[in-house]
Amino acid sequence: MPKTKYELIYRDLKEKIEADEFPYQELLPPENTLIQIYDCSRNTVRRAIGKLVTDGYVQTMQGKGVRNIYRPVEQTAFTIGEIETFRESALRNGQTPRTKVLLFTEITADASLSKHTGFPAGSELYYLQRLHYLDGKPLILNHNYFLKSAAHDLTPEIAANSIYDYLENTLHMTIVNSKRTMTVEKITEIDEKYMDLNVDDYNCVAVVTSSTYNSDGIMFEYTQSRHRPDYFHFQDNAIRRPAT
Amino acid sequence: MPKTKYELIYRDLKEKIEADEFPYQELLPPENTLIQIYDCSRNTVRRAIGKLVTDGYVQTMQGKGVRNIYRPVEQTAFTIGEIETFRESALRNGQTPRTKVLLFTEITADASLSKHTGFPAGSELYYLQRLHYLDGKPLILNHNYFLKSAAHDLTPEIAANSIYDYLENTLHMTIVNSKRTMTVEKITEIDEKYMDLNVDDYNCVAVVTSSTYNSDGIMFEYTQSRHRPDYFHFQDNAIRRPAT
DNA sequence: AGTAACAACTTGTTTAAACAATATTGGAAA
DNA sequence: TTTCCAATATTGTTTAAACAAGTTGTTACT
Repeated sequence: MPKTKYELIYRDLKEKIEADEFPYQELLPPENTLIQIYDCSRNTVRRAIGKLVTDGYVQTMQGKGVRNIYRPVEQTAFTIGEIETFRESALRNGQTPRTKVLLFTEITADASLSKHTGFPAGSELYYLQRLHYLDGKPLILNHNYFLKSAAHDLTPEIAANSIYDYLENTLHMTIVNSKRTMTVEKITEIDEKYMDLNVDDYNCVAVVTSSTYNSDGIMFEYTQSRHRPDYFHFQDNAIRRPAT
Repeated sequence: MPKTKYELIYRDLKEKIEADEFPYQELLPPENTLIQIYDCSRNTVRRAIGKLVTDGYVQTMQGKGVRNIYRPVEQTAFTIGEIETFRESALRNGQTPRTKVLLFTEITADASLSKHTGFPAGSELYYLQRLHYLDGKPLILNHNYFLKSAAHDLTPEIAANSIYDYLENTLHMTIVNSKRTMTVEKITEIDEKYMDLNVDDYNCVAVVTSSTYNSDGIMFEYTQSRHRPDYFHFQDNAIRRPAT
């Protein structure tokens, strides 16, 4: 449950928009009205509205008002701009997640791996291969590298559930941000074997590589997620900023 | 050129970070110092810093400071969270763009197209197929649908240059936001023919579909961009928000 | 009727101030 | 020396106020 006022207002407005309480393409109540409704200052409602803008739920128009442009979208596996674990996104979409640990080892980064992952050479790492199932279908093959010094005592049991849950709630690590890249790559034999794919059908997978940082500014994770192409679906809301 | 103070501060800090004037992993000057440097209020510097956070340039730590976590990245064709035209991203990366108009027609949306694009049935549309070259290589095949009533008098000549430039600078339309989806799809004969691809090599393309809105809240464009998989590269910075 | 000016309403930017929450540091006390 | 606490420094949240800028509707005048 949120503890800040603007977060409360943001969520309330978001729910109301999703519940169609404001007509599509119509204006939301003006700031002054929201100030009275939520008994807060103008800055606070503006902060909430700002989040709705980046979510693509509304657009603001100086001199006119705030227009609802939200359209319900088909359920999607991934959203951009936020870090969400496999479990979280599955549950959000009412699907059943399962994770199988294919490999759990400890390795030391050599020069080649260091260049590839960004970890300093000599770093002690956990290297995992995990297969994520959604409603019984194997959809994502993950290659995870975790810094041992940051992810103490990781076990295959934890890896089969939620590593982030362990990091956040047991080790009390604060995960801050993640730099991600999406590309399309040729399928490998491992992909083919585990994700039930056939080269004659699709010979590519969607690949998301991410470098994730904690609140100490340390990159503690490098992950390559290989997605079955027919189930890969990424969403984004982009904002045009006036030419400079 | 920016006209607001926070935008100036944001750009100045961004440039300094890119120019390595603040050491990687070290703290930026505290807010109070920046207030003096830029002769502004605390809110204004905080607004600038907030933008750097969403850019993934810095991370803020309550009680400690603001840490520089910027790492230069290889030049990339596309960034997430902002709308950028093909020309703009090419020029930003010092590459030479060229656009060839393969098809330029006018059509009326029937039920099927309406469902596909989101335009109301009966809408008068321009339908274009355009091929984007970068440094001589055909990389992106675009299927563009523009609302005729919003993109008056579009011509093949304009389409060969920049449609957005025409919309913004001639028609004075304000482009606001764009909802985008990324997927991987099977290659088509058209893809194969124009993008110089071979089914035996890659049999997929990366597909970005976008619905773009102007400041009147009207969806005036629906575009499907089909990218050569070996050159497709999308970047993102995601922020973890505390569990609710 | 048309238009020009004005008033009212809306969002955008900036400043100022107070208090909360977290982290670090230094000194006092054990 | 070690431990604990208080002071200090830093970012986070919220309020209040003023002015700027854009839109809309009304009024008054020609």
